[in-house]
Amino acid sequence: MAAEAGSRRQRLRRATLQEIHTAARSLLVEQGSAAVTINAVARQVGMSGPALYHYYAGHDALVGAVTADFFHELATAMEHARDAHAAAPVGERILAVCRAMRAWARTHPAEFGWIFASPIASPNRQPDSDRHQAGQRFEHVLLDLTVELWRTRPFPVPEPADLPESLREQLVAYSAGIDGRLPPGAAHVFLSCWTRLYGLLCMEVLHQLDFAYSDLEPVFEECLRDLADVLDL
Amino acid sequence: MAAEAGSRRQRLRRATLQEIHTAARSLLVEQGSAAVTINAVARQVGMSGPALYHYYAGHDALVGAVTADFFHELATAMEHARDAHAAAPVGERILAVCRAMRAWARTHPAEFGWIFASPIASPNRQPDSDRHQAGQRFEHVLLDLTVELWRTRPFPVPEPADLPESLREQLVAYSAGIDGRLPPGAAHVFLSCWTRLYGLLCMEVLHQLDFAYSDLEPVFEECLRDLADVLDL
DNA sequence: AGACTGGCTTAGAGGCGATAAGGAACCATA
DNA sequence: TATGGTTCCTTATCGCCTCTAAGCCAGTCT
Repeated sequence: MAAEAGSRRQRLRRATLQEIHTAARSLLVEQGSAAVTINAVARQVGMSGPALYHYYAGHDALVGAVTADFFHELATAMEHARDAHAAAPVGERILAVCRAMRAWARTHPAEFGWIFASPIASPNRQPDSDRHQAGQRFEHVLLDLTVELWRTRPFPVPEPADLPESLREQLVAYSAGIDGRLPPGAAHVFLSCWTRLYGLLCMEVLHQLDFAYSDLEPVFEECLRDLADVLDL
Repeated sequence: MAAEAGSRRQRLRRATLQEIHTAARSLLVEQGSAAVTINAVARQVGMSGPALYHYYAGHDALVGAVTADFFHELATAMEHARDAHAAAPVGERILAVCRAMRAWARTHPAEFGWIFASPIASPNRQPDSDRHQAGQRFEHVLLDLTVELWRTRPFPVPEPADLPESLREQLVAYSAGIDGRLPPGAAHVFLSCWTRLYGLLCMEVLHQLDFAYSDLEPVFEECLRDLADVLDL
């Protein structure tokens, strides 16, 4: 809560940054991602044009900062769902977090779509950016729960020998990247679940399933049942 | 092959349209989707600016036409894979078509990403557009094969009574939309498979899995094994 | 008091989508 | 063959965009 630290100038600057983010978000929600321009945001904040360059290096930087905000908010929503069921078994917490993820996506469709539809265009994303760190925080909510599940109630995993070699190598690398908290086989199960879950949400938000479904809630619940099956919940 | 029909003017117009599409595509591939602007395309074609408005009503129309091209090319690639295995059992044809889909996506990443990353932003897409029809053609390749599989070698489907009511209603509507060629239960299996397959490809192309995988080929093959399992191939 | 810094302004270059107005080639028909 | 309509293309222009440059002004530091 020591949010008001720093000199007067720093406090003012933080307030302005906050205002910029709010303006950008309202433009996104009300008029779509194309409306989030430097000029429009500045206009909404009350300063004119180039002043925004004192806060962000350019349009891309602003977009990245706002995206990081969204990732943090989504991660927070998921963490809240997790902590609201702190006493429940890990499996229930995982399901609650998944539902919270979709709930946030449904209540904030513009923001959720923005997260990967808007900035995906850019090819090489530097790994030290705010956006990247925020994305990692988001990803780690479910990863951490899966680690806990793995430690307390291990789920069935494929024999590493049954996996094709190229896949095994990638899984070993990923396992090392998360400090070995999941062995390659368990990492494979986790990534499969993640891919199905996130992929389904991705397609829902990008309206790739509108040709068949008008409400994906039961589809999502069925997906969760599949995951519960795989994770032996 | 009667591609040269029509008056001289019509032929010239078709040639120019072709040239416009090629220019737009090369801009997309070489410089990214943001580079596909009316002015840049016109410049590349050799005419200047507003001349393009004699061919397309605006930027959106051009984007839509190019997208339709991509859908047609992808659908053609899948149909070729299907017809190359015309003698094989349906199951093998389905797998061949899925692999052809990913192969096209891998050899044309910019185009495949463009298909749903670029034009998804637009909210209401009129259902009679070229783009929409081309997308339908693409979707129908696998749908038709699934229908054939269902007729010749029906796969296990859930009891309709086991499905939640809201899902059942949507499936009934979708089944009617495809002229009942698949009953709701079979449609559900088909849509599940489609969602997993297309969702995986979507995430691969949008680089949502780069944090874990560098080469998704074995992951895709495992997904295909799952589908073969579900479809009882 | 003076110098520095940060926050802001306007001016402007260059590119974008889109419209308007007009010239030139083509084509059909009286 | 002359005339008029259609088609293709041009330049000019508007308003918006990103981003840079130059400069003003008020707090802040020494």
